[in-house]
Amino acid sequence: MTNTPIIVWFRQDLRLRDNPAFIAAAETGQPVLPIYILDDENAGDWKMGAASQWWLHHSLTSLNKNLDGNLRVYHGDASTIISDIITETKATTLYWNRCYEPWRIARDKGIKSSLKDKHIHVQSFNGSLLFEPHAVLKEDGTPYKVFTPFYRKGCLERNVEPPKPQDTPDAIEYYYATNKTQISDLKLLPTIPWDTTMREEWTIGEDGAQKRLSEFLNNGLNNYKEGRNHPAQDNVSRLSPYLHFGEISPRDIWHETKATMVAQGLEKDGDHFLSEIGWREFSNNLLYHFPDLPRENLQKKFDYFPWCDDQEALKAWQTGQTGYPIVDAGMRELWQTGYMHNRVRMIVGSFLVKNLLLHWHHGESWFWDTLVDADLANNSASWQWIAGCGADAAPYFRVFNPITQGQKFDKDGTYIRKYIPEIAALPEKYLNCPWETPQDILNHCGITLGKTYPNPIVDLKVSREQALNAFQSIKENS
DNA sequence: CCTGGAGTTGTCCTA
DNA sequence: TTAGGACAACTCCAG
Repeated sequence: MTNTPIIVWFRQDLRLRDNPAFIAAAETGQPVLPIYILDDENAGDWKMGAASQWWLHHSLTSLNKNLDGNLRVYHGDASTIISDIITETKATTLYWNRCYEPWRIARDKGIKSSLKDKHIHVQSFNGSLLFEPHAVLKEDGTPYKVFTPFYRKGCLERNVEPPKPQDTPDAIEYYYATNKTQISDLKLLPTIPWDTTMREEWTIGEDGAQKRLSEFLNNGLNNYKEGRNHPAQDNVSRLSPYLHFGEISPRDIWHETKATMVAQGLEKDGDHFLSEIGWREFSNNLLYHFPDLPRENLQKKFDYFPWCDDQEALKAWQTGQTGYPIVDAGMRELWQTGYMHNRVRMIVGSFLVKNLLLHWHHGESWFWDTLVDADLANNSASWQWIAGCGADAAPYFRVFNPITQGQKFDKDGTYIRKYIPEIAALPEKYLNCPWETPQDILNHCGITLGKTYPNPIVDLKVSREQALNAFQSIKENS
């Protein structure tokens, strides 16, 4: 029986370093059979979006390389596939790292119990979070709903530090099995080549993730607290897609950051960055304890909110044609790169929900399809936050003004000019409000508003008033 | 059980 | 020009 493999089921942990399930399997000395299953059947509404699929293709390719070509991939219902593999290989042991989306929790639970009946040893590990969501609770045993106490009391002041990352095991014996399905058979790549602009943007995979982390720590951490607000500056980590697919572990980030901030005297910036990792933990906690988070308003009174349903406005938002440059720049960055700077995410989110009065679900769905870092916990918690209906949400009267935000955080217009080339020639003064540009300057720049670049699709002042009234109305309803 | 302080990221108006 | 207060009220959390 020594020849039977130990199966390691890769999911959102596409790395070898600090991968608890993989490392534990390697340490048994049994031959390891690494597998990946594209399980669309159980995902329901949350089947991976197009940008995520694109990323996944390259991530699996990279993982397979690091596994010396031993990764076996499958497409279909995970439970059936795993049963088949067990029958075929006579494996008696299966390891994986836990995932926290409700549909995955339900599926994994089913698999675990049915395999247990067949006397298969199943063991799961924590590879994706600093702390287990069921372990971070208030004194009274209920989950936190406010970030600050969650992070301070629940994470920082707990008597255990996040575990130190484990190194990649050096000698691994793999179970030999031929690949019936190739990664390309999963059909994750786009049929029309919309990914040309995205390819240059990212180095996908575990090595790329490590490189990105060290580049960020060496160049971006200094002045992070302030610089992270400016989309044209290199002060954000851009680690979100790597974290989502598990190409790097949060524990790795945590301890590397600690070391750097101590060594370079960047306590303030480092602490702030760590708190962003804390937000990721918080979102996962919310999703774990409130599994309806992706669909239901956390604050029930928002069920009565009078949303608009202007499909044309939605289309303009999606395609970056609202006439508000900072909003359009963000939406185009998203389309071209699969990513959007955090500050700009808030601006476009506020605009969708509070100026266009469109339901946050529209934003959530669009982001789900177009972001390479689309993550159920982060995406739904953040949309609820900006819409004002979430846990610890932005107060209703906080409506971002896209003109002010642009002038404040893209002062010299670098970001706007990059993504909206058709107005790049405008002087800074008019870059955030092209419609105020004197006609002779417009002529000189070769811009015809309404043609070269759209006129604003809504009046900021009027729509803001509308939003405030709408919020007023649900207050009276509740 | 009661109580008091606090709560990611803004904007607008006024003096 | 700039700084400070209003914008609401409520829930959450810890002592």
